[in-house]
Amino acid sequence: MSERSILLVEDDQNLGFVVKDNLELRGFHVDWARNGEEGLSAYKNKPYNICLFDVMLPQKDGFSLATEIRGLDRQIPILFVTAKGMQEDRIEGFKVGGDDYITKPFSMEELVYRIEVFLKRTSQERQPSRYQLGKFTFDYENLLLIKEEFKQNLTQKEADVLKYFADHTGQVVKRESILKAIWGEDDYFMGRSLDVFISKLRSYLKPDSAIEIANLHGVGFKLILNP
Amino acid sequence: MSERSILLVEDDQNLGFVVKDNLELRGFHVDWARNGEEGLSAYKNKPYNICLFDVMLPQKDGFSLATEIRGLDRQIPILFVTAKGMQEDRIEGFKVGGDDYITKPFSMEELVYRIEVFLKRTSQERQPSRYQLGKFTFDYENLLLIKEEFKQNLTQKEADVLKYFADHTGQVVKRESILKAIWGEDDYFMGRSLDVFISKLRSYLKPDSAIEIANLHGVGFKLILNP
DNA sequence: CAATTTGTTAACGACCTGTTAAAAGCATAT
DNA sequence: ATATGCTTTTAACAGGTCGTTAACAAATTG
Repeated sequence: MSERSILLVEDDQNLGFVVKDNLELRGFHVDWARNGEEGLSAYKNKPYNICLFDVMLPQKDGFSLATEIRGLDRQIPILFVTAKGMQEDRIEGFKVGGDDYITKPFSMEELVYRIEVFLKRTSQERQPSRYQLGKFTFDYENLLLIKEEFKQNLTQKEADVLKYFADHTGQVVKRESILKAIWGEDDYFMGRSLDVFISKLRSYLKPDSAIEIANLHGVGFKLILNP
Repeated sequence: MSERSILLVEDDQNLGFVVKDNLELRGFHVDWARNGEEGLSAYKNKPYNICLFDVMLPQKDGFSLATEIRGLDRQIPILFVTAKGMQEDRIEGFKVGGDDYITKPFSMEELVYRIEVFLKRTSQERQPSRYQLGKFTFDYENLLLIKEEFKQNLTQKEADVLKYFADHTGQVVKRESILKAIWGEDDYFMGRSLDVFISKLRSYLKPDSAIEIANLHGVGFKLILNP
């Protein structure tokens, strides 16, 4: 992933070309998908810093696509391209988690500015910290794992590990990745320590059989949320 | 002059942008000057509710600027942004009236909290700032913690700490956040001093078992009000 | 079946916290 | 100036917590 990579999903050939071309001129790396399906599989292939979705797309619209991508990464900032006159309420509903939108027609300067602001803001803003994990609500900031009446206090490190999984729900997470992200480096003992944490988290999550931290032997783990 | 207008003088492009953008997101009006001269002429142009000056500026530094602006308005509250490790005495010397300072690096939450407290303190419509904490009434202005017949006098700092908790009831408050908000910075001894205050506050609050200042090991504290 | 990886539990020890008391600051009155 | 009374910081020590490590059982792989 380059420093500033963008996933553009736009069905209009002309607008798509112009946007991609201009953003690349300004130093962004842009992958351009023509429809929602293509966008989703591109996203699964590699991560991006920001998504730029036209709301009006054939088949899978921008909002549906956004919902699915949110399932893969709760953090990723999404900038919607909307047509003028669209009902504000529908857009507002999507402004959760730092999403934003830009209305057609727009100038390149405007778009680039919005992207810059967006990237800066999201890079230093504390990310939303409530996760829904099956029947549990995981409140990272307050180190709480809540199921109905019952509150389980977490330690900082337990919360860090669980957050890492929650941010990568359904994805394979390599031991190495978690260790580097949370412990800072990766050696045998830290690996064993991680196993102790996984064990603890599993015991916390036991009350909901729909959640599972699955091991992939020799690789890492995967947080699975069954429907 | 809008209700909450801020003059920001900051030469660092990135920090300046981020601070301006974030404060605007939170409803402040921000004018951003890149150096002292620019700041001074902006100030002459229109009045502000609060000034936010980086101490280290090219040419005219934050203190000189402050001195000149004091010549125009002896009341205006000034919040200095200082680098860590700067000699306290130099800052102290410049702290006139209600001035204060914040040490880099700081989070937006910290900055906004400081500004809010600052504005509240200096604004005419001083709100009564009474809090209901279980069976206690906490009167911040008058430094009183009252339960039925019994009145406990608080010191200013005790009241500051308790107010910080009251403003964040039920939330995890990091040691670092309290220290930066109330002491100005965060070192080992200030941390221990905070512990002494917590201990004292706990003893004051003991008569009501529904209130608890809980410790989160290695993280901070949480004021819990049980129903 | 042997080698390696993972799951689980318990013990250790570093570090963090609670509490009390003494020292240092600080403002006011003497 | 010096004393006084109050607040805050520093010190000292007792306890507690949690991440790591160890130890062993169980699972996975080839």
